[in-house]
Amino acid sequence: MPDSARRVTIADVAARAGVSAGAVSFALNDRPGVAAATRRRILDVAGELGWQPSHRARSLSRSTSFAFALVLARSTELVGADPFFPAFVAGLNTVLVPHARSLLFTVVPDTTAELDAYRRLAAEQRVDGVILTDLRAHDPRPRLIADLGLPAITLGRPDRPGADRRVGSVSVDDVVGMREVVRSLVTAGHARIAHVTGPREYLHVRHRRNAWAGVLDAAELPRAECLYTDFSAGAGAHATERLLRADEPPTAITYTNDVMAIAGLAVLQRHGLRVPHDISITGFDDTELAHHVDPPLTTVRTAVAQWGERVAVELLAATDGNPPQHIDLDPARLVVRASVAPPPAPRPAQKGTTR
Amino acid sequence: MPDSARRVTIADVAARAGVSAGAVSFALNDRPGVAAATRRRILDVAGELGWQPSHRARSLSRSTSFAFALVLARSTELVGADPFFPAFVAGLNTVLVPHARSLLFTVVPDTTAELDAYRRLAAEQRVDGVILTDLRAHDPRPRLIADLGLPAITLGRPDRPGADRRVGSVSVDDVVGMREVVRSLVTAGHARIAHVTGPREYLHVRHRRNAWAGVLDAAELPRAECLYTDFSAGAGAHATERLLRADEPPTAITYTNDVMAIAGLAVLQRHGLRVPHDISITGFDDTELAHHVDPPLTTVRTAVAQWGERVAVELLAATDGNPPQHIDLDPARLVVRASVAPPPAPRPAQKGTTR
DNA sequence: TTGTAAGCGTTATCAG
DNA sequence: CTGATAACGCTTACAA
Repeated sequence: MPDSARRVTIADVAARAGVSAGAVSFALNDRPGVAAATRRRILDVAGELGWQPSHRARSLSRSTSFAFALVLARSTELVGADPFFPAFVAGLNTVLVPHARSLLFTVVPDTTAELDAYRRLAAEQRVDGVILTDLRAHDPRPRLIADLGLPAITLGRPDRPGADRRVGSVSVDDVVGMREVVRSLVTAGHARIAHVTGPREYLHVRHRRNAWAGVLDAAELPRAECLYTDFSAGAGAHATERLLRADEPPTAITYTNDVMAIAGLAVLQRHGLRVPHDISITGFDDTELAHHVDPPLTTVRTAVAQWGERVAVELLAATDGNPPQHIDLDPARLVVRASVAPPPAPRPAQKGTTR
Repeated sequence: MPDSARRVTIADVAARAGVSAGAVSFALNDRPGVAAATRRRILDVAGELGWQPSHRARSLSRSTSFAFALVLARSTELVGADPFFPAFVAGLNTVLVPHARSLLFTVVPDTTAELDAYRRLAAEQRVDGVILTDLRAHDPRPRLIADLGLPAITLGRPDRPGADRRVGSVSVDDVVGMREVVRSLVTAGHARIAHVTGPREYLHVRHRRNAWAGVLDAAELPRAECLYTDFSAGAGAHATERLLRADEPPTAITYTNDVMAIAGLAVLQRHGLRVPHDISITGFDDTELAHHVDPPLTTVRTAVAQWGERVAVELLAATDGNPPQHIDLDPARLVVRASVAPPPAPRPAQKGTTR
């Protein structure tokens, strides 16, 4: 049947069932105030007529969008490198779909455009809440979102806790995993452990860097170099080259994602170094490829889909007016594979900083 | 200012400007029928009052959602492996955002759920059009979408052309790139060229497989094995193992994506084979990591973001009632790097099929 | 050129 | 418990 056939509305159902539109609305949203028999009849008629709720009309009268926004600020070059989002979105959907909520997904080139996107989304009232990822130090977004009157859930806890009334968070502690990584390296006997990470403004970059530094300090080991990059494979390769050029190259490198670790691995191989015999490396994320490089990467696993699920749950709760929560999920944990081994025998004469 | 302040509506603007709501609407949508001076005044007042259009109200009265849907059927395990979508979505957005359209992005576990998602989206009239990816043979989706009364743009041309009135397509011919890959291998002297690809129901899997077979036939070379997998790194590794176990293993392997090629590379290395000296491999997609493995992967590049842009343009055109077009963008092209070389010297006695 | 009024399809209020 | 009636905020014939 072509779309010339007008949409069947609540009025049609009402007419056919011999009741008022209001009654139909009550029956359809199974709300008290309509006799059981009447309700049955209304429901039957609605089914017969093939009535479907109109999202648009509902939105207008309920002042609700039944949608949430996820906006991502990524340069075009970097956007494909991150395997996090599709999995995260899949997790979100497992709870959004049953609750008849949609996800507006936007990718913009930079953070300025990201803020603009939120402003527009709020001005047009296109969404009921927002998901904030890639938290940075002094991040302006939680405040902006709160000012715009929208609830938000951040991935990880912002550094200005409590400042913004309607902003909750769901966190997966990556410090635990990072510590496990560095400790496993220390235990294996490494004394020069470098860290290759992302831009320093990201909170999780800092957390992991601090975890790395903390374990080294506790073990009374010197901090080898910490290189800040842009998360890309190219940057991972570049950082690795640079580490190798040092007077005393590290015997182990911890990368803050698998992509950089894999790129780093290639550089090491090209330099004739065998992993893990000559040098150990670790990744982060536990992407599928991490299993399937040679050697398989020791890395840190985050339950991405579950993270998405919980974020969706909290967002739903927030739009119900519940006070924002700060949830901690199970921490990211070490996944031991084959890219870590004891360091090669130390060079003969060399006054190390190891005690 | 808290959200207690009621939203400023068109009526407020009208009152303040001393005109009717209708006039304001006309002025705001710069449509003829309102004097220049009046229009100015209305616009000024609207600016003063900080009026913002209400998407909900506009949606209802215009019977338009100002949104498109992209729904992805991917198992949780596979969803992260594909670097295509974030880049594609970024491309879509560069044209959707200026046109005030949003993208509803959904990831569902399988194709049944995907069809349900379209039905719901259409029933609720949540979107004005749909983007269809991963076209399969006898794909039920173009028909379904057409029956649901929605326009759609497919990525690549469906195999039942013209069957569905409002379905257009935007294609990037991957056959050209695939042919270039195989020809470069043939030119290098390879005579046993295998192909590792995805599930056979995908159209592009068939196209590429046929391109591979076609070049081999034209060169009067035997077709080595063609292995159908699920696109994953694990499957790529597994397929590679299997190819190596053959009586006469291939001297070159063409993978249908970079991820499988990288996983395959690791398997080859683990077997002590040097790429490209002992065996040549090629990928597809030209992901960032492809540059950064050792050796860098010869692959095929698709302009993903441009693809997204054009799809958005066509979708917009389709919702304007323009007849569906079938657009061909520039084909995917070979990117030569270092994973291809002539095959190792042929084993002494062996009657090759090369003429 | 401008104003009026009727949609768009629900939900919510408030007398009966 | 029921059923008019008025929002919700904008668009758009149709009059004036």
